[in-house]
Amino acid sequence: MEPEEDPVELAMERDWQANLAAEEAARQKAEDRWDAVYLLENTRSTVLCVPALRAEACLLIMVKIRSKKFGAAEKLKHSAKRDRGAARGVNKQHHKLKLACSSTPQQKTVQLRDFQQEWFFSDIVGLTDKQAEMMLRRFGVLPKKGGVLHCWQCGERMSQASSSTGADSGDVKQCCNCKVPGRHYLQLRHSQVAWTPFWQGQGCTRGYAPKYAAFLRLCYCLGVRTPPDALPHYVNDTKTQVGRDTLRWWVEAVRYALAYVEMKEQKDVLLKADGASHLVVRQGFTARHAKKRQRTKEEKYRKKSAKDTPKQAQHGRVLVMSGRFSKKTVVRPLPHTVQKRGAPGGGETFREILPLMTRHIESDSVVAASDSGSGLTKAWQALGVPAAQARHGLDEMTPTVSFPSACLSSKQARTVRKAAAVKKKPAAQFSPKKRSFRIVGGDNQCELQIAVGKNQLRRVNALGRMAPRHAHVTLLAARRLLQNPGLRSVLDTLRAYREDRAGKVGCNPAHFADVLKDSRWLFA
DNA sequence: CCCGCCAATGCCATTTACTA
DNA sequence: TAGTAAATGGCATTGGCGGG
Repeated sequence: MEPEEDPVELAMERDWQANLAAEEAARQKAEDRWDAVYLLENTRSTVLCVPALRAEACLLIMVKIRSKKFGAAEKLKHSAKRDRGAARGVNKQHHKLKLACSSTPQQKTVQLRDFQQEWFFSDIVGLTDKQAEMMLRRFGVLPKKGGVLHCWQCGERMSQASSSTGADSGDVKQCCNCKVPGRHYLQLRHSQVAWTPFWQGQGCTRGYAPKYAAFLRLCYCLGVRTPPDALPHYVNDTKTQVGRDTLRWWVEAVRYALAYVEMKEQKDVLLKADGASHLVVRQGFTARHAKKRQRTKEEKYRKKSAKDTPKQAQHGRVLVMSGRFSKKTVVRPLPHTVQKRGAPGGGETFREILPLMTRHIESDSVVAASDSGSGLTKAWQALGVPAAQARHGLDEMTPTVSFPSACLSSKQARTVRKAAAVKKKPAAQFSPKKRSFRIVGGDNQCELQIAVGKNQLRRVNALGRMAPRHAHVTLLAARRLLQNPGLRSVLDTLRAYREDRAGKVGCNPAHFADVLKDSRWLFA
């Protein structure tokens, strides 16, 4: 199969290549570290403690014993013999310290079964298209009638166009500044529904009226996290049949809006006077499929040119930053990377991480507990934050790390004192003379955040199936729906998205919910 | 828009390989 | 030989693609 010579794809490919080249040097320097990262990627850690204590232990310190696994296990066997007894002993000792990852209770999301909505599904089902349209308009998903639109190229106010294209052009606006080749002025058809999911495709061309009622039902279903394959059964009725493609597109559009708002809301989150934990997550594969892919792709590549080493793209990488005390979490997407197939998971580079960290972390008041990895290490050093890093390659997963108190800035010291002052489960402990203190290393808070995200994705059957270009959007959308379920939330999100983007310079209506063409907000 | 096709992938159950 | 880790079989879903 020949790869498509699509310009967008080519651009992406170029990006990957550039990224690969940039990371190659760093990777070779720290090759041994990647083994550890690889372990993280391919291993399921189990919570190992006395069953009765399990819940409590999870709260105190996650004690994790890594199970022996394929691939990486051999290496350990040859070099360092693993000693589970010892690891367990250390873990027990740590447990006795009663140090906690955080001193605040877990932040709980509303359980769906306890979640009260303003409407029941039956209320929504009864609505006609007209009523649904009114409702959508009331909640701002559709713009107010007769609203003012601005040109997305020059920002100039758009005016009503004289009908030129045909009978259905009563709703055409045009910008008198901007010219389009082959046409006089830049025109916007169906301006009433521009920057909504109803504009794209043939949703409102060919004389089709938008199926507002069906869309509303869809929003309700998505709001309660219905798996996509069940959607047609709720969205369709005898009169209205929404096609597979339309449904796909709607779901995509709603998720896109959800992700956009999620990103927007966490843009200004600043973790201060906090413990922060960090993690970079990548999408993994089942070992078997990875192998199978390797074979088939190799064959494919060989036909083309022998020197092509198979490459594995990594999609959906995110940097998770989470406050241990404030429980605020920031999930920032990272661009895709490419690497040799079968190579250990690539590392995150210092360059791509630092800007995100500086943005979300008040470095002089934060003490970090982070994932290991050279990029992260370097970033912490650059920020001047003491970081207790997890050691994922070892059986002993929750090291407590000691620091001299002298390395703290005054604000950081205050943070640590605050954390240590908690009676029951302090997150930090000072030595008797207060010369040093210790905290729990690792990134359990972040791993938790990832886990809940993954659970949501699994629930809607999206885990690992995400189209590469949707990987980030789907994850963010799932996180948002977890925290803000319900129809109202979905509608508000759609409104927020439209109000934010409609008529804004640079927001081409044709690029609505198209990640390839409009993804600046994702990485900005 | 609608439809059929297909590669990619997750997950469960079962089989095979390996080690003490 | 028994117990466990890894591999495999089988099934189901998703999303891209091309034609009508």
